Amino acid sequence: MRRKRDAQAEAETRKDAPLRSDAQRNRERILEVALAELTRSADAPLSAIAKKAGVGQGTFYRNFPNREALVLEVYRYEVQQVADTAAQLLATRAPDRALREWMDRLAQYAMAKAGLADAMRRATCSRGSLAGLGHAPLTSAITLLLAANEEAGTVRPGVTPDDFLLAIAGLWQIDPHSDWQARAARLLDLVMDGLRAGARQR
Amino acid sequence: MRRKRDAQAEAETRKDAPLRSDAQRNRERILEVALAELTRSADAPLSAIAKKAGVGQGTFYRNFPNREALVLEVYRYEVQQVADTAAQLLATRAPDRALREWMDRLAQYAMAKAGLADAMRRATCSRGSLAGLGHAPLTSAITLLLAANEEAGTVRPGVTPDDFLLAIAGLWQIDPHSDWQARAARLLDLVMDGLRAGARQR
DNA sequence: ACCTGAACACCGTTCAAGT
DNA sequence: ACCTGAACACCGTTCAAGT
Repeated sequence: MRRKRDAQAEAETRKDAPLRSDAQRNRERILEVALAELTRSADAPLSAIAKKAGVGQGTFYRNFPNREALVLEVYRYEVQQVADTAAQLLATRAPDRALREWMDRLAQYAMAKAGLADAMRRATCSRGSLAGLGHAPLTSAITLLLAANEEAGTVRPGVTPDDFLLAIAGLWQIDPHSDWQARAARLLDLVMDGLRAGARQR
Repeated sequence: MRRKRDAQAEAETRKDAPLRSDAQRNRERILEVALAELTRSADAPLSAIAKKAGVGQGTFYRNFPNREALVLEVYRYEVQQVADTAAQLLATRAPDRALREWMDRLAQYAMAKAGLADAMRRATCSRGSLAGLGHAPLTSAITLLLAANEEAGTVRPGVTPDDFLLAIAGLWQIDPHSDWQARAARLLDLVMDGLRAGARQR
């Protein structure tokens, strides 16, 4: 008896249960449209996204129970793309060059997807530190970069990914219009100096 | 003729035109309630604020044409309070101690008014860099602090208030629950190190 | 000159009815 | 099992009617 109920519960919450192919297509279309719309405007109406994706409201809510869930999924996927470039940079450059170039790419990303980042902040800010969840994919990339630099003596020991993320938080506050390149560069220079302070190598 | 029209236009847009005393009271009550409600929850309904302040919807909108206007006014007043403490700190401490303690106070403020800060971000993020407007009162305080430190050789020359604000942007991203004290301290230490790098005195 | 509150528009979310 | 779209709830904003 107990077994049967457990099995049922498991089947119900199974994330990788195969979706019917039309459902699968719907989900992908929603994500695709959502990326475009949210990037353009952080407060794009969900109803507009559903309509552009060619699905009913109900279908939309079947896939994403609320705005937060949708934004989180879109955001995480995009952030993952940037995170994945860290390993490649580390393989082809000196650790401190790799770190700095990775940050530049992150800045470029933050500017290109400013609308999406705003949507992320708004969807999550209300419920405490859910913002952290969006950055989760970045953490392992940052860990990699920091470890390499620490070993090379170009960053002081003991800096955590959390420290790093807080230090570069200003990136997401820069207006994508105006001269964001200069402002971002000055911020990142300052952060690099802060990270270097107290390192072996000077 | 021309004169008359100009005079009329001036009178209409005059900011310091004396308000009728009941209107004045209404405005103050709205601000008072808004501070309390927005601090508690960033998305407090405006209608609830109007009701708690004991005014009709129309009166509310006569004073604040939209959510943004209200949030901006509340936020700026509160931020001003912190900004004003900079001069006093500079008069009683060494420049670098004053700078650091001022940042600590800013952190305390950011945590206490986290809801208000969220409201500010949401109201402004949509329209580009309006966020800058909210921080305007901080700029002069920061200019003062940076100048004193530059002269004392404890901060490298050329750092602008904008650089500084971007560097500490992480403060507003820290969750007021959990151990914000530790996280804020680590961030501010890092920023101080970054500011010191390249200064005369080491 | 200023206030009130009903009315309107818009958006997120739900749900009964379909296939 | 999944979809649709009308219906509902909620909130921001406006405006005709009052004092």
